[in-house]
Amino acid sequence: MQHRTHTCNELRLADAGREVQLSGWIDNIREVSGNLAFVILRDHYGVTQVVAEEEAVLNVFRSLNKESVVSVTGEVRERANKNAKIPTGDIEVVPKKVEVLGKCLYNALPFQINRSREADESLRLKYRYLDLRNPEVKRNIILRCNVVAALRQAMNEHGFLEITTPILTASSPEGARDYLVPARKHPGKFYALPQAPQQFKQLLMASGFDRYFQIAPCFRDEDARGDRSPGEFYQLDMEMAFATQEDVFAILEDVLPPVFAKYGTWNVASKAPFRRIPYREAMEVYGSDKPDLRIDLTAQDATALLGGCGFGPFEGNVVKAVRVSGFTATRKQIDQLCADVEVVSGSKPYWFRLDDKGEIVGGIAKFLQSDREQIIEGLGLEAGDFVALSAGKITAAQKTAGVLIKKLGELCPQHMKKEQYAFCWIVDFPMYEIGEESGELEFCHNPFSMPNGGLETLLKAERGEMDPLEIMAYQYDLVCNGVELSSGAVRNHDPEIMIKAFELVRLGEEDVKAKFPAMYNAFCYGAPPHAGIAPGVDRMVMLLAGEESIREVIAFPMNKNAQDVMMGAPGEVEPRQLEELHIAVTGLEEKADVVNPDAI
RNA sequence: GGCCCGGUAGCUCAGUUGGUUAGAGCGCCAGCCUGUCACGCUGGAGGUCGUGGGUUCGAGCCCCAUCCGGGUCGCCA
Repeated sequence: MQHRTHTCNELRLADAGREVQLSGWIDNIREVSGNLAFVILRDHYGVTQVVAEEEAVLNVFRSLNKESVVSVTGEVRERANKNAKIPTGDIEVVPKKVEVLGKCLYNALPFQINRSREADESLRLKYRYLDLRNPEVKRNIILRCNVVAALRQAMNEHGFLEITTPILTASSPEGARDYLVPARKHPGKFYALPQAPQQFKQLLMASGFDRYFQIAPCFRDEDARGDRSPGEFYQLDMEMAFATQEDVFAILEDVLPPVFAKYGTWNVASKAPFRRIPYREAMEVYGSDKPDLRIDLTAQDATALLGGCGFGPFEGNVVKAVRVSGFTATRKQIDQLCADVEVVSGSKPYWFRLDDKGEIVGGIAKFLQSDREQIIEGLGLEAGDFVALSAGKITAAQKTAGVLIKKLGELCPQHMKKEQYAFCWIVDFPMYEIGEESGELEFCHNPFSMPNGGLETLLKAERGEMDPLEIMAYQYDLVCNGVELSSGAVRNHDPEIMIKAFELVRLGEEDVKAKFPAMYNAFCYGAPPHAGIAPGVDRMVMLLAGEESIREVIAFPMNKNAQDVMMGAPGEVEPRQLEELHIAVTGLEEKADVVNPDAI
């Protein structure tokens, strides 16, 4: 039995007179009199108007709830009143036969389909299959398919092979929290879902593959954010042998802009090569390692100028200043800005203003009068400028300045060209840092990155000829519009350098072998220098769709608490299943009192 | 885990210093309407104000506890 001859977005005036069959969901029924009703039929492709004039046909539609699925067979007819808003607006279908394919049993839906985006998110996720019927919601998922297809094609054209890597693998000792899977055949042992195919792709390079990529699922058991899906997400994971940092940059600078240009909401403002900003410069000038270059505001160091002005919070601290022209906010708006910034950054910002006569007024003005001339000259101020200030230990002062820049950019259209994509690379990340808890030297990012200068640099640090904190790594981030799209690195493929890198943080060969046995062993059999990167697919699609929440570009996202309320995951399992897996669940009873007081 | 915001009709929300029978829009149901297209008009149903305590003559509103949702910080090699 045939289900349809055409989709609901297909018929035009030229089709008038044809006998057709359409199938889809009843989007709406408008009964305009006792013997005339307009039925809007909707499928994946669009909508078509069906007109019910015969009593028998009318009665079929009257008996159905909206969102029922029907198949309509009848003649295409030119409409008396056309609707220019829809592609099929010139015609309508007059049914001879209406077949009910799938009844909607409820006349009250959890939300109205065409307004589902207004509904509470948990309700949308519980009834995601209804939410996705909304063309506006579905559009993002279609966009995602197109973007993924375009990325695949571009990578293929650049000579990359798509190779899938295991989902059930070994737990990694560093990084995020793992998702664990009990191993039935190995009591007490666990697989882990990969946080990224990091080690596998490096092993592929050691295996002699030259250019690898994968649209790779990654699993990390960490808390969610607006731009971070809980549990799982996808990366365009790639790795290249015999490649430098610049080789990796060149690939993405070639692959991404056309995809952004074709599928994005805005124009691509960045031309290859994208701007490279050393990490320390980014922190110093933008107060962030993911600067939004659409904002033309920067922070300058004002420690020398303002540190001794007598204002308490500035004493003995680093002071950063953000100069903003044309910011004419009221006192109330400024207070709100400061409160917002404090909530996000954790420290309180300050401010003053240069009035039309060039006098320092407002905020902390009274502390600045004696050094007025130097301050105006030193900060390069002009009459009417607003100056936002942050103070604290260097990282806190930078971070607060970064939040100020971001918020001021949002408030000042003249300082932010919102509708474009601005890319940059953040390069020269430090290899090591002093751990906040341990107070000792630790890896800053991942231990797989090649230190800038290789073995020689590490040896210098070991001999005390240079500060290990000054060692940079060939580690880089790709940033677009203040969103960190990707991290990558030139990898450390040399066992000797790897051991030395570990020795600087009081580990050694045994630790390398214990933590990364496969990779270490593989590198001992001859490995090529290699480098790679892994742009986040969800985040790219989010930017392209212009969405604020990553959940809008995922077909079936989990909620903030990493639950799938539609499927009921995570859920309890049968005792028999646990038994097979040698798992005993304990420690739930004391919690039960808290969860359900009625149970006592 | 900390902090911020929220939870009132199927959905989105309003609800004044605490004071009659808790409202609106949309949706739903019924009736009317021969060209609608976010159809229109008339009428109707629909509420444990998240939950449990407390203060009060009286609580949607105030207090305490707790659950749930979102944002954010921690976290995310």
